[in-house]
Amino acid sequence: MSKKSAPAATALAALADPTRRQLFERLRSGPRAVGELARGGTVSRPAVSQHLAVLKAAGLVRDTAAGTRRVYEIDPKGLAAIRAWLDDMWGGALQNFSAELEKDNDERES
Amino acid sequence: MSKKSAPAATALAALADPTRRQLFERLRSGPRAVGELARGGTVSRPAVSQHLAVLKAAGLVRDTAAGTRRVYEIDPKGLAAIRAWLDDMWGGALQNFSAELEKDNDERES
DNA sequence: ACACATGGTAAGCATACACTTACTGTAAGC
DNA sequence: GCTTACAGTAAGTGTATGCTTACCATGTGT
Repeated sequence: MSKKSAPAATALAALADPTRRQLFERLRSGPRAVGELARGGTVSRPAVSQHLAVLKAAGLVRDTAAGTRRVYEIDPKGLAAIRAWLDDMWGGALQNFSAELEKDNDERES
Repeated sequence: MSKKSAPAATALAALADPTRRQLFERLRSGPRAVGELARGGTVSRPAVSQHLAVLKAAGLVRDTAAGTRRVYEIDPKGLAAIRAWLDDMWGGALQNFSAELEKDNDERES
């Protein structure tokens, strides 16, 4: 399924931005409202909204309406997409790397 | 060694670019010279060089001089950095998600 | 119903960055 | 030694995008 890389690409691009990553990591502590996220962050509230929209489009977060607040939480779907892609890459990397293992031995714990 | 997230950030940013990802994925087939990579790609040779430099800085590829050719191969180090970061995120995501598992069960794959 | 709070959207700006065409350096082949 | 091939670097350009301020929509509490 070559179409599997597409969501991974979106998720990768989404997490490439430092602010977005920071936002995402903050959601690890649990669901948060937009204002709550903007309060402790370094950028304005609209910026947070835009970033959350990108993360949502990438399947990395999920939003729930709670009155006038909008609560965002981590959605494992996007993370799973990245993980699948990474595992695929990892296989190829090992295949390629196994031939070099004997001659190259940088700091690497077994 | 507490700056483990930094390499992950670089690697994430490097792989966020489609061309760079394409380049990286092409290296799964094995080590390739720059001209070889540019030959089948969509961008010019200098662009490939620049992208390879970024990938190298991110610890994702490794280069070896072979006469006038410069052969690039996948370096698992960058991939490992991403994987470590991902695993960390995954733990948090699961922790957050476990409470929601029962009520959420949508899949709109077709 | 009115006022306040919360958050998404619009428009605009400023920087970053992916790509190109030249140029330079270096190693192989004659 | 000279020419040819291969690759990295410089300089410049166009577009994408992250951020801001202003505005609009929705929901809640009195």
